[in-house]
Amino acid sequence: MPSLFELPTPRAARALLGATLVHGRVAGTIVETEAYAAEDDPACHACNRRTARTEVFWGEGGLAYVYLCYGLHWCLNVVAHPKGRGGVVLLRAAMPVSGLDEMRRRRGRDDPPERVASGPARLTQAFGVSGVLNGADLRRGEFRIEPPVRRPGRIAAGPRIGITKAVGLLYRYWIEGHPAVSK
DNA sequence: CAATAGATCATCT
DNA sequence: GATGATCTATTGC
Repeated sequence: MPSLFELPTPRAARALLGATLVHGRVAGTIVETEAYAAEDDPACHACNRRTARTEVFWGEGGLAYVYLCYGLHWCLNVVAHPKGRGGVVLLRAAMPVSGLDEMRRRRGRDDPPERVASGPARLTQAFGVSGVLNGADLRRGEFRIEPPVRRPGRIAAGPRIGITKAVGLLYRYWIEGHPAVSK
């Protein structure tokens, strides 16, 4: 029985819906993800470019890949792929379970719960995630992901957001009808 | 309400 | 020197 983080990346992305992201006192349910495969996926940072930064794509499942986007936003990914391959899952949105005040304080604004972590960069802001957590082991510790305890609702799929390549791949997944899914 | 500009930097060419 | 897996504020209808 392979762990959640050893599934093919698109399946791992779906399996992470309904999981809980925890960082200390703050926790939330993951409601939206995207898959980025290292092979055969031109939109992926690691496609044909195995460099120092992307090395973790082929690393142990469950490790964090955190990178800076557009010079000011952090994005949080989890390494997930069958052994011998490479790929990560981008965490795009979460619904707060605890620590809502902390999230609002970090964001510096009084967002409603379903919007405070609705978007890749909002999520990292609300959860206090930045580059120093790159490479962290999300399977254990203060900063971790707990597998879903129940099946989430119906899962929808669509094209990924904000990319210019491989637009035809339906690698974005979300819990259908969930208010915290990004716009 | 929809469209767009600007912020800002690690990483790679 | 170019390039983004984004967000927000502001402008223009």
